[in-house]
Amino acid sequence: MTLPGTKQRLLDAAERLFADEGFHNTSLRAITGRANVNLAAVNYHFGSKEALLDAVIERRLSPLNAVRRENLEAVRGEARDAGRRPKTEETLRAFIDPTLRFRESGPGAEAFITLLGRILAEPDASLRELFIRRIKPLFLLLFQILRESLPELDERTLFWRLQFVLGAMGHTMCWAGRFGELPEELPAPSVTTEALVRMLLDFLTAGLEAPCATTNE
Amino acid sequence: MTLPGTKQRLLDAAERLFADEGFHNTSLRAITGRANVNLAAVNYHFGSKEALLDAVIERRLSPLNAVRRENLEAVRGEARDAGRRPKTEETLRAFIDPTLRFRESGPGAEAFITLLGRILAEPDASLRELFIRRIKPLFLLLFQILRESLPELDERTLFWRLQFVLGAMGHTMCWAGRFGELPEELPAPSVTTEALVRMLLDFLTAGLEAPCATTNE
DNA sequence: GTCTATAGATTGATAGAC
DNA sequence: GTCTATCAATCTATAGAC
Repeated sequence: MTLPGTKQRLLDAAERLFADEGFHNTSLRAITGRANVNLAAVNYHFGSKEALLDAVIERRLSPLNAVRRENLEAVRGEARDAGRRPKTEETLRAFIDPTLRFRESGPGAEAFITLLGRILAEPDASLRELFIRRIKPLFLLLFQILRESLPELDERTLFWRLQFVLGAMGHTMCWAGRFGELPEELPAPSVTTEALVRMLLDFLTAGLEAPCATTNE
Repeated sequence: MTLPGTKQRLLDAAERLFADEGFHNTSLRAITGRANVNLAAVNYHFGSKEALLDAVIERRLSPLNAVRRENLEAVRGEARDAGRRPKTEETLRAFIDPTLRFRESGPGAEAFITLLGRILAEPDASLRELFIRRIKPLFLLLFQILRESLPELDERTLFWRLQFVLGAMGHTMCWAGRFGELPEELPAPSVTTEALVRMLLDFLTAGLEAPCATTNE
């Protein structure tokens, strides 16, 4: 059990600041200041500010994706063994549950989940790419399994419905820990992760399984 | 029919650049350059960069919100006159249809819709506030009508489901015109606004009307 | 209203001593 | 690996001539 080294302290500080203030609105000085580290350390250890963001993403996304992949493969495997189609809800849960629970996996993890939620809407294409590159294979796997779950949906409809799923999820990831920043006249929306997952699954499963208007072209 | 003046050219240029590159990643020089206007014009006409963003939002959000409000009031009024509850789908359509169609209302309008979609996930709280302040009354109206539509949902569940709706919508607004930037191995997702609205309504109506797990606390 | 010129602060990145 | 010092570029904002 050693104290966190310079590299890890930089990752922690950057993770928090990128999530709270945004990449372009966070200076290297703010990061190194929060990390109690010399200004030059970022470029020494990571090479550039953007490479630091990449490392922030890599550090936590890699294990998170491993769990999600395992879960998805398990759902597919069990369905195959039983000679049935994977259920929409268990497919979704395999993906969503570890994601939202990840917030509780330690300090900084909630900041990371917020960061992920926000990067989906990131205007700077080169920053978005850092994330897309690392998530695309998993996204394709999810798409593939959902296609098995919902063979009556045409591909384009499924594609867009999956986008709706990602949008709802990303928004939730941005805001799960941050009420009441927004609402005053609204019901106190504090909620356990358990209940949030339940609500998301109910909503998204129903949306994905909704009857489809005749394929329009 | 006059040529667009300095002020309007600045709004047009800023709208596009804020949507494409992000607020903090867009310099006043980039804006005035694109607008073919002197650097000092921004501060003369608007006072600051942030006030320029505010004006960009105000210009188009004001009429868009007026239409959405009118539609929502009409849905509520018709339901009351007929002595029934407003239907979830027509409530959603009153809000969503004008929003997505707004993209086609002129050059720059698609950039604006992208900008709106992105600002939901904006990390900089003071920028988010510019938008929240202008959307909150409409959001409360939507919440209120949906509560009439779905009286069997507890308030907290409805609140979160409405967040899921906003997330899916915002994500769609970000990406509606931008495929295929993302996908290569995926079905060409080009789609008419008509079909997109149809798909969103099918998905979100089913999600909102999904049976609710017993109220958990 | 539009321009030039520039103040004044901050940025990401690097060179070189230790 | 860590530090100081600094470069060169960029930024928002403003003063003042026209």
